[in-house]
Amino acid sequence: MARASTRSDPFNAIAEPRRRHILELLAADERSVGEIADALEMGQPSVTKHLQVLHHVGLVHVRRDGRRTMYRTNSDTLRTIHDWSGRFAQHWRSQLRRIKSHAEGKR
Amino acid sequence: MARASTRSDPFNAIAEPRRRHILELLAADERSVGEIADALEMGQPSVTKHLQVLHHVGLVHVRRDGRRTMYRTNSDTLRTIHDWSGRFAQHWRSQLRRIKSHAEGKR
DNA sequence: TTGACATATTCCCATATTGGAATGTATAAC
DNA sequence: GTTATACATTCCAATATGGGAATATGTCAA
Repeated sequence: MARASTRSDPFNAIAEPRRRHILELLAADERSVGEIADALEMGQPSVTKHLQVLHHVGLVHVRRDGRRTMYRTNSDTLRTIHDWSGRFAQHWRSQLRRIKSHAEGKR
Repeated sequence: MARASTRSDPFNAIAEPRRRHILELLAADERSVGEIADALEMGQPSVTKHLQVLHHVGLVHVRRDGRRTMYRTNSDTLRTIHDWSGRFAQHWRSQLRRIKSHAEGKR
């Protein structure tokens, strides 16, 4: 058996380095498929496919603009990952006590 | 071409749900391979392989204890993931505020 | 309508991944 | 030494994955 589908799990979706790069790029600004392909030097079909994976798991927002499709990172879904990894933070606290401010809102 | 190796990238290592379960279990206490297999109802070879992946990327500590091998989560490496996902946190605060004011307005 | 442009989809290939069975190996118990 | 225990390793099958080429679809412009 293979791993849980990349299209249903945000953790799996960000396992691919290029998808993380896309998210990083889209965190700054909304961009079209072509702009992403240019910026990251990837083929267009490849970019489209990665964006679909990201969209399936809710990591990006999509918007149609004429014949272009604009994408933008949805940081809310990234919170799932941030929260999960934060559960192991017990030993960090001595170094970063101020992370507490995040924890307040979390639980 | 396929994805970057699961053995060199923490993001890829936690993409597998069972590996996350192992990390969650090992966050509480140090455990042997057999204990993990029992607790998560997995086969022993499978557990061993997952633990090796986790060890390669530094997500667990290992210790030999007689004929047993004890594993424990290394939360420091999880920080890589926590930090990365935290870079997208810009909008969480405003979102929280919105939810909060919305809840207040209801009363 | 025709043509150009932007993106999506399909098909194919090489590779990676996981789990299980069988087997190997190291350590402890007798 | 012999045996049992606890893991690790190897081999295998089924499936998932990403990229590129070719093609299809959709949208704007003239």
